[in-house]
Formats: sequence, structure tokens, C-alpha cells
Amino acid sequence: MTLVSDLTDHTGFWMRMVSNAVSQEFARKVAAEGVTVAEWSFMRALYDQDPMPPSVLADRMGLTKGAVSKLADRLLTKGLIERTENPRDKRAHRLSLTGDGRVKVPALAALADENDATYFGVLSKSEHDTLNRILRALAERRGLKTTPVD
Amino acid sequence: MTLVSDLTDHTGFWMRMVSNAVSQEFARKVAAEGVTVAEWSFMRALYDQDPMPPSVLADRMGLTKGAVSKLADRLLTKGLIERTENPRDKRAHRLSLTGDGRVKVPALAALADENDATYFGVLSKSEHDTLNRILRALAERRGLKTTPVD
DNA sequence: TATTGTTATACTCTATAACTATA
DNA sequence: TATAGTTATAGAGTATAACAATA
Repeated sequence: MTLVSDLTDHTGFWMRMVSNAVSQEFARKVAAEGVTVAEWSFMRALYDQDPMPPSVLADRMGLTKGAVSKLADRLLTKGLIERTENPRDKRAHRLSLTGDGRVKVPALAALADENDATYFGVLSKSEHDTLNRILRALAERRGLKTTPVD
Repeated sequence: MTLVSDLTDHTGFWMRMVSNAVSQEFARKVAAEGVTVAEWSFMRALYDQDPMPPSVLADRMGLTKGAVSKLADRLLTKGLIERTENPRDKRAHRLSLTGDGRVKVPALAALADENDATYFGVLSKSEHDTLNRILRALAERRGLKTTPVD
């Protein structure tokens, strides 16, 4: 420890380094399927509960309404989701996966599995379990519950 | 584990979530000092070795030359660094901290210390050591050696 | 008036590629 | 021609705020 702490003295530094590497590699993999990581998270959320209003999706993903609108626009252009009006409340919209979108989700999930295995497969079972436990504890302690997308 | 793996099945998901929270909180703290996280990394690198050509800084930080130029422009405007010509090779430039910039580094380092303590202080000593060890091992295994900035 | 969404604007981070000046 | 750096352009991610339509 020098008088002025070094960047590498911080756990946050190493976490950011590893996290960025994992995410960037995953971004490259999903790019081959024509989507970004944020779009994958968006589609994965709809896969479980579909249709869903933009407001709920924003809450789930920890994004603003504006950010969700922008993501939705891109996915609409790609033909992966649909946007329909709610007849009961014409202010409200409903987002859902198209057939193409629904087909794509398992392929993207497989890429996520593969990416995780590549990065964390070098750990022993016990190390991997410990890492998962610590990360979940940290997330819970800070009240994190949204989906990070970058 | 469902047929299609969930986002939360992946260690990468949790790491991204925690890492983003730590980084975003740190970004808010350094914003109060008028700089971004990328600018802090930049200044911290110059604090140790000053002056330094943009090309070396790009290599250290894992950024392109263009990205370094842009960051340098912002720090110049803020009066935190200086850019001078190398008289031996007039293509080459040298970047160094100004007096103001040098004074600011220890304050920013203190914020980094504080941020790390806030987030990881909830872990036991043994957990914290294990986390550090695993993160460094993962970084080393993947050949990571640059400074993440986002 | 309050709420749901979209649109406009802006800024950071980052990359690629064109360009300038010098070697 | 090769190299150091800057500038131009672009796209993702994100936020705030103004706006439109509806309740």
C-alpha cells in the first residue's frame, strides 16, 4: 500500500476488470445472433412473462421508461418483439416476443451458458460456489434486484 | 435450472450486477470532484509516471489512441493535465498532471478506498480475501492486465 | 390532474477509420 | 512508407425532461 492507494488495491477494480471481460466476450457472442446484451436481457424477461407493459419491464430491468422505449424500437425493427395497445386502457401498451424472437431465446441462453462456463470453468467447484455465494450476498446486501445490462 | 437457463443462473450476471453497482456509486462520488471514473484512472496512471506519451497510456488503460485523445481533451479543458511536444520527435506528445491535477489524485484515491470499504466491508476478512484471490486468478487466467474504466 | 409511453436531447464510453504532421 | 496523434463518425448505454394521449 503506497501513500496514495493504487487502482489495484481495490476489490472493485478487479471485479470491474473481470466483469467487463466477461460481458464484452458475451457481447461479441450475442452480436453474432444480431442482438446486444441489453436486448438479450429484454427478450429473456419477455420469454417468462409475455405480454408485459413497458413500465413493468423498466422496473424489472432497472431502466427508465425512455431506455425501454429505445430498446423496444430496436427489437421491433429487428422483428423480434411486437407492440400492441391494451384495449382496456389505451395509454398502456403491451410488449411480447414474436415467433422469431421466441425461437431465438434458447439459442441466446445457450451462449450465456457457454460464456459462463468459459470464464468460470477454470475455478474449482468449491471456489465457484463460494464466488456465487459472495456475489449474491453482496447483491442482496445492497438491495440490488434489477437486471444489469451493460 | 429450467429448460432455458435463467439470467440469474449465471455467475457473470451476478458479477455484472455487483460490479455495476460498485462502479456507479463510485462514479457518483468522483463526479462530486468533477471527474469521471475513466478520468480518474487516467490521472492515477500519470501520478505514478509523468510525463507519459498518449500511446503508452492507451496501452496501459486498454484504450485506443482516439479514446485517449478524447479523455485528454476533457482533462485539458478542466486544467488537470498538460500536453507538451517532445522536442526530439515532434510527432510525439507528452502528457502530465498539472499542479491542480496532482493535488486531486489523493482525494480521488480516498474516495476509491471509501467506496471499496462501503461495498466490501460487509464481508468477513476471510471472504474478502477469498474474493480478491479468485478475482485476481480469473483476471490472470484470461490475460487481463489493462485498467477497466467503465 | 395523474399516469403511460414516446420523443428529444445530452453525455460517457468505445471502436474504426480518415487525416495531419513528422520521421 | 511508417509512426504518433488527432479528428470524424458511429453506436450502445443511460439519464432527464418535454410532450401527447388517455384516464
